Amino acid sequence: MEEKLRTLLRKALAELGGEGAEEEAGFTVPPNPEHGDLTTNAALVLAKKLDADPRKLAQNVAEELRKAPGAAAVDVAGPGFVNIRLADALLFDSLREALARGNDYGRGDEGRGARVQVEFVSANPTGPLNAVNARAAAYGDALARLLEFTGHDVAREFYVCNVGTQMDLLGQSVRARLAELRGEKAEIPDGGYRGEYVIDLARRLHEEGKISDGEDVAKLAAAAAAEIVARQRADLADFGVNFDLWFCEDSLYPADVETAKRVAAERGAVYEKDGALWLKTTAAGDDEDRVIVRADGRPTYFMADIAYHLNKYERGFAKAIDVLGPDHHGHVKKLYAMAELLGLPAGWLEIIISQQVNLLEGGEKVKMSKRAGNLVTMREVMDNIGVDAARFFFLMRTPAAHLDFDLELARTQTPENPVYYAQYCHARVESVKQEAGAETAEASPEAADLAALNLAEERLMARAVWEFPKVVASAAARREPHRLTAYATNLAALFHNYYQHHRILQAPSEAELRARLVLTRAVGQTMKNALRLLGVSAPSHM
RNA sequence: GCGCCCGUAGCUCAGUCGGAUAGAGCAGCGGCCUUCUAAGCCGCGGGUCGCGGGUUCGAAUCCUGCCGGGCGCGCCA
Repeated sequence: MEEKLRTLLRKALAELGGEGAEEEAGFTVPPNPEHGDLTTNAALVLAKKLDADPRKLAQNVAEELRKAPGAAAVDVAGPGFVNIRLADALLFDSLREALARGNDYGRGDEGRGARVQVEFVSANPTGPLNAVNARAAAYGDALARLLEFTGHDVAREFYVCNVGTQMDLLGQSVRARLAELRGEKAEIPDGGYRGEYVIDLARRLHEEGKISDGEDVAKLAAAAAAEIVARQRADLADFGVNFDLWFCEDSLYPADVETAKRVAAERGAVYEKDGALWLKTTAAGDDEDRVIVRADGRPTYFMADIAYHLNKYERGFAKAIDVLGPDHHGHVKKLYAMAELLGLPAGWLEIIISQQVNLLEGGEKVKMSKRAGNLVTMREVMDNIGVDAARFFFLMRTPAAHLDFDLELARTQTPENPVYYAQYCHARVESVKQEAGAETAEASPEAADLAALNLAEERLMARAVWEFPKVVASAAARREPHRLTAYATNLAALFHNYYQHHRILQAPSEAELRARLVLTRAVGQTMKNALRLLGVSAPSHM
């Protein structure tokens, strides 16, 4: 149907003399149903190019589009929009499709099996995950789910930075706590980790015989990091997020780092200055060149990053998406520059910053500090408001925006979380199905006469179900899962309204009853799919 | 100082890459449960889209200058 419309539009524009106008002008689903089911601003775009009257052009476009089968009405509106109202039957077909495809309804093949890697969270193995990590986890996982659902072959990866200064500090912190456990006086070093968890960690590692008092800092750090990573993995699993690979930075040494250094050198992207080796990132838009190997021969963190991305590329991913935390947005330029300098395909690397979370407690800002050890953990967030509510809450926002998270509000107003509104819709559908009995509920959608759906509310729901695949495709393409939370809320509103005003099972006729059941089940299925993409459960009872 | 992000209803946030009368949740006020789950529904009030210019048929959206908030700017990771 849409293909047909597109063809007609192209034809109309060509006849009107608008070369290439169809590139800018497509069909969108207008938010206001009064503006039809599909709309195009083609005439407005064309009017600009030709310096002509948009309403007049719109009339011509409309005339052409009226030839499309399935276009029940085509009108010119506003300054020159062409609004198309689709035949009801077309929308109702999507109800059958939703039931026929079930959990696959909305699935697309835009990715055509392309292998995509999504790297997210990637917290340092020096402590428990915090609220910012939780947001990144919810976002990265939902994005991965969206990409999978649109035909990509997705790998979720967590980069464990288990090399460098912070490992040393972790080791020293553990050693100090071990000394304290023996009753000795010990100092946590400057910049060390003072959180309670280090004490527990030291005690447990000691009791389990994994470390002994005399071991060196590096070994203490490694043992501690292993424990911390295991804990992070368990927390994430409880949050519904599972990674395909936990990639440890130390595994890049020495082979991958040497390879990266060689590749950079071969491409003439490095030079020596002050005894150090520099990458010419300014040649690719960065503000200054970056050191990759220090004068004493030790590679920098950035060097490891280069090796890591080259490693990703060599593993055959068609695209790598890095979801980075707010403290990394200073790295974006040099990472893009690095990708260009190493000759990685344009667009291969995509960086998304998952912004910070301002924690509030009853309106008061909570200062988080790893040193003080008073950070709000992901575990606390989960325990306070639950996994579904937390994930939905984080996914309601665009990743780029900072967001305020009031713990007290979250605790006291948990039932107000919009996630329950959407879940309740699904539960009500299940309730209706159950009440209708297996026989009626399983009545074949093919046999039902959906033309019996003659209420405006019913058409609106069918329209929403019909729109779902488009929403999925757009959310995936734009890397914006929050479009789905908005969609779910909207679909729930339509259903709740319908449910309240019309007794679904007390339909005036048998035909209407069957049609309503098909509609209701299709709404339930669509809601379930939307929630699943967000990583939120779809309960049958609430 | 430089860079990135953000200023939209009392609060938290959307706003489909420049479109139609700027939306939702929460909070406030007033209604609705002998009937498929009231975690719901209906109604009301609430906005100079931070401020000023500019671009054009048309700007919350693009450009520019301010104001305000956050973060980042090591041969740390």
